[in-house]
Amino acid sequence: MLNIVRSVAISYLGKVMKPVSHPDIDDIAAADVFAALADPIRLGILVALADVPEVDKARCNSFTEFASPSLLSYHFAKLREAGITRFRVEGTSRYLSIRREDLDRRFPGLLDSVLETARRDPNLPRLSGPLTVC
Amino acid sequence: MLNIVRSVAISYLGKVMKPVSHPDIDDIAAADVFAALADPIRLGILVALADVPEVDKARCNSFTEFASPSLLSYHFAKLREAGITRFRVEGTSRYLSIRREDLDRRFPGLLDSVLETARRDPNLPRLSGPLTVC
DNA sequence: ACGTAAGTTCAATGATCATTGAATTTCCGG
DNA sequence: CCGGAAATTCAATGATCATTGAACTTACGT
Repeated sequence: MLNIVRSVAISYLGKVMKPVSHPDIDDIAAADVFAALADPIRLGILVALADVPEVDKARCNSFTEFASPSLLSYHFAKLREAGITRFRVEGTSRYLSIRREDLDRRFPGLLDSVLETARRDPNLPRLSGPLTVC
Repeated sequence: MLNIVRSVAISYLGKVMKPVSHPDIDDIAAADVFAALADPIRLGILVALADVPEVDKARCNSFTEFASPSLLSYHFAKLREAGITRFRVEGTSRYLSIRREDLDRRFPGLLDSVLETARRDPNLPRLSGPLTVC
């Protein structure tokens, strides 16, 4: 019942804006960023994301080859809470992207060398095909 | 008894070379490096090490303000096992240094941006004075 | 040979982590 | 309104982690 009311209210606004909280990049400690990067699956996600030309267009669904939906959700949250990725909710889909500008300002040069480093690692999971954007 | 024999044998060689094993840098996965960096104490050690002009001259003892000897030993091992630092044993002292050349070859640009990132972090522990070299 | 300083090792602790599967929420299309 | 698709949440698991303090090793100086 309450759900119906809320659903109507949100629909009335025309756009669904689920409150997915993103931390202020200045509140992130260096150690927390490295902790978020200390996992092969998350590094694989990051590399795949970096290779998407269009920003904010990668659906979560694209990474099912890496892990189960439930586990992916866990890793997505880790990346988001470390200030590394951004989330956008649209309908039942979620789109994610790298917070490039924020990261470059707070940790200059880090993202690029991390990506370079990760790309060289043969042990990381990789998508079999190009990431379907849409 | 056996200890006496071994002690004599090593002393006879003139130099003490305790077998502190260092991993081949090519065996290190990217995620393992980031895991080693995901701790404020270890980042503090790394930054302090980077500021020492002479290589291989920083005594373990220098970091007692960061943690207890026992805990320091634990963190030193983490850094060493991730291929980030090098150890040299001389008498009862241990000297440590950053494996700069190795890291720069295997993970180009990473160390510098990590140091830059870590230096900006106000939450990291810092040595009260300059690191006594000798 | 003795005492001490420098570090390590070990066992124990509580905390956090990665993973799984089942249940749940949320939304879209018919 | 109903069924399915997308993704999250929750509880439970075993593993690893950071921290502590006590015991131990090793070497130096006297």
